[in-house]
Amino acid sequence: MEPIEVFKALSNESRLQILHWLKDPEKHFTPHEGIDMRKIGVCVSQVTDKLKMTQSTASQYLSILQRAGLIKTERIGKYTYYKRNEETIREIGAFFNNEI
Amino acid sequence: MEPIEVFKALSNESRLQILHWLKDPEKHFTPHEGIDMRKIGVCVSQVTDKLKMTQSTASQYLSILQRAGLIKTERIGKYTYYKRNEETIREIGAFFNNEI
DNA sequence: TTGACATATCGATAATTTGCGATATTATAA
DNA sequence: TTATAATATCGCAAATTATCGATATGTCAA
Repeated sequence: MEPIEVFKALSNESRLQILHWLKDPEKHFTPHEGIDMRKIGVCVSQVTDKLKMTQSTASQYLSILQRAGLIKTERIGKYTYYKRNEETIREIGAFFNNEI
Repeated sequence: MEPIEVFKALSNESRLQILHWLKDPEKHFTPHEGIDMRKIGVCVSQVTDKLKMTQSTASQYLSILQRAGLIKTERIGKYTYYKRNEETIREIGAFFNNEI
């Protein structure tokens, strides 16, 4: 967990939103056939629609969040699903309380 | 408290360090004649020395941290002292736990 | 008042980030 | 196989950030 990388990832309105939306995905995303969003996550297209930005941008933002350790990914067929990585998020909370 | 502004302020090694040093200033800064660092804070020159960057840069970094609400300032004579703003820091911790 | 510090601000250049369109890659279904 | 859909990556221009030197501003002491 690289604090600077994490804070950079969080320094952007869209990326903050993605992370927030993923906290309660059923509330924010339109369902995906036979996928439990809570367990599996949401795919890039779902995020793209919600963000109202290009697929390219959505994909990159998800990638930035993932490299920072804030979300994790699972490929199922031609879809890539992303969901929150609660462990890392807790770690950052701890870092914030102890080091900052 | 503007989360994006806060995370941007924290997205820099030097600024993170300043904030960390200020947590226990006596441990990290050389004393200033008759000033209780814990109560009053440390001045720009002290931070400049510790940072090993120019006075200009140190002053700007302190200003960025202050605008983000992470530190507060008090001018005494020709010195400007900065210390942590624990209230805001707590607020951000809460934001992090609740919104992110 | 003037000189000497401490700090803030301005203007500049290099580096990084933003967000896009175009294209490459991967996986499925026909 | 091939057409198609989903995703990733590349290369770009615009915007923002990093860091500096130079200079302005504020404050005290002589």
